[in-house]
Amino acid sequence: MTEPTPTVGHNTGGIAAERLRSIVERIERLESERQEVADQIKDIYIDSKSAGYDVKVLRQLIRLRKDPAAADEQEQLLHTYMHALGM
Amino acid sequence: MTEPTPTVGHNTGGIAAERLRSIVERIERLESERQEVADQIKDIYIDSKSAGYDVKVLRQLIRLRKDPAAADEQEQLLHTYMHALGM
Amino acid sequence: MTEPTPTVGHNTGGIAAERLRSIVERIERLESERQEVADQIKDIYIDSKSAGYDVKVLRQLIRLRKDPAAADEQEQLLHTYMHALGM
Amino acid sequence: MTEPTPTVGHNTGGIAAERLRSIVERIERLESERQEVADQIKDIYIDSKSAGYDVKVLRQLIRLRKDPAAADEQEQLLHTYMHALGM
DNA sequence: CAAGAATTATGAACCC
DNA sequence: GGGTTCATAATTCTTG
Repeated sequence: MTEPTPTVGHNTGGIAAERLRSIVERIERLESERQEVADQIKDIYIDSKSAGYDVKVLRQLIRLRKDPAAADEQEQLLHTYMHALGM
Repeated sequence: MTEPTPTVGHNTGGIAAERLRSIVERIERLESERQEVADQIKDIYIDSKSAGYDVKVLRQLIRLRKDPAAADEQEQLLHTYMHALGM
Repeated sequence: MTEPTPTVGHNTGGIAAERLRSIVERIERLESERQEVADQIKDIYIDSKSAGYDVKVLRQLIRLRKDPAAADEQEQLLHTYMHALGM
Repeated sequence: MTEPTPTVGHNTGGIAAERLRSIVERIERLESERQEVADQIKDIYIDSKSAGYDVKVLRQLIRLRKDPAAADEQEQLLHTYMHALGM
C-alpha cells in the first residue's frame, strides 16, 4: 500500500496535496460531464413534450426497458395486492 | 390538441412510432453515458479511499467548491455549534 | 383620521405585527401537525416492510386507488407506446 | 402442516389480505388528514396574501424560524452578494 | 441491512 | 393558460 504522504508540494496535515488536487480536479471534470449529459436528457424530454408525448409515461417506459423482469415482477405483485383487496 | 403525426413507420394509436423509437433510444444512450461517468466518479472515490483519503470529506470539499457561499454557511454553523458548547 | 395600520403591538414597516405573529404561529402549528401525520405514515410503511410487504408496490397501490381513471389512462398510454416499439 | 399465514380472509400468494387492507386503509386515512392540514395551511397563505403580506417572504420566515442556523447562512450569503457587487 | 444523505421526479404555485 | 420556478415526494446511493 502506498502512503498518502506527499513527495511534492505542500504537506497539509499528512495529506498529499498534489494528489488531492488531482483527485478533486478529475472529479470536478467528470461532474461537469455528467451535468452536460443530464441537461441533454432533459432537453429531449422537453422536446418530446412539445411533440405531444407524455413525459411521465416516457420515463416509465425507459424504466421498464431497463429491467423488464423487475417490471413484470412488480406488476405481478401489484395485481396480487389488488386481488387481495378485491379490486 | 396537436397529434404527434407520423411520417414513417407504423402509426400506433396516433403515436409516431419512429419518432418515439428515436426519442427512447437517444435517452437510453445518454442514460448509459451518464452511468459510465457516474461509475468513473465512483472509481476515483474508491481509489482515493484506498490511498487514505476520507471520502466523506472529499465529497464535502467538492460540494463546497461548487458553491463557495455554502462554505461560509458551514463555518457559520460550526461557530454556532461551538458557541452553543461554550467554546 | 385614517389608521390602516395596527393599533396594538409594534408596527414594523407598515406591517401589522400582531397579525403577522398570529399568521406565523398558526402556520407553524399546522406544519407540526402535518409533520406528525407524515411521521405516522412513514412508520406504517416501515412496519409494512418489516412484515414482508413491498413498500414501492404499496405506494403504487395507494396511488392507483386515489385516481383509478388516471391510472388506467396512463397504463393504456404506456401500452400504446410499448406496442409502437414492438414490445 | 403449520400455517403461519392469516386465518381470516383470503390468503393471496402468501400475502395476509386482512393485514394488507388494514395497512392501506390506515395510510389512506392519514393521507386525507395530511391533505386537510395542507389545505388549511394553504388557506392561511391565501388570506395572508389578501391582507397584503408577501407569501414568499412568509414562507421564508417560517423556514428560517425552523432552522436558526440557516438564518445566519442567509445573512452571510446576502453579505457575500453585496460584497460581490461592491456594496 | 438499516439509516440517512443526495439525487431525481412529480406536483403545486406564480407570473406573464 | 402556459411555462417556469419553487416545494414536496420518492427513489437511489452510501455509510455504519
